[in-house]
Amino acid sequence: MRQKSTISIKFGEKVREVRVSQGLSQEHLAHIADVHRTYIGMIERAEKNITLVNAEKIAKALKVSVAELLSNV
Amino acid sequence: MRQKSTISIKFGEKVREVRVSQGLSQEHLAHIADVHRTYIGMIERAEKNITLVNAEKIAKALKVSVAELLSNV
DNA sequence: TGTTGTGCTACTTTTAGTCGGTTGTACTCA
DNA sequence: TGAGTACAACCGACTAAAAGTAGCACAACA
Repeated sequence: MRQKSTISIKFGEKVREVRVSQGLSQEHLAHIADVHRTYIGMIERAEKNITLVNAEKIAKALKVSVAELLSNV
Repeated sequence: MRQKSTISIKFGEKVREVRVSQGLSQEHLAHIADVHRTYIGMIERAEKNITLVNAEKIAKALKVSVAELLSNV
């Protein structure tokens, strides 16, 4: 990813918002979603253009839908 | 991608549904979305786990939102 | 002073995504 | 009947990028 895309930024912001609102650390969320610790940070900072499958993993761990995490895009 | 994921199947189905309803061929949609000809077919057949950025490209070409393409998941 | 949470960089492995071509089907028209 | 056209599935082979991991820095705080 050479450049941050709008959709990744929006997605990352939303993930952080929901995560924090649920009192979860990045590390804890990573554990629930079964992805690596630093990966969550990268997503929140929009450093990764993630795939649908991983977006769904995060969404499920946060108990929301992927559509919801993209709703404000 | 070793195995088709539910989210990819749902997304692919929705893309095909919207594309056909607009009377577009895969090739035409590919051109509008600026992706490769064979790629649209792969997405519709859920053979690829696409990224957010490309999901957005397709959505824009179909004049719908990404959330909409995932709404029934 | 040790623990927790996060940022950041660097790296390897895996997969997304591109490309050019072929094949099969269905439809149309001479 | 058969040539011509349009669409989509499928095929390797390739390049670019994401997935996934590890290590260190730093700040806040008990």
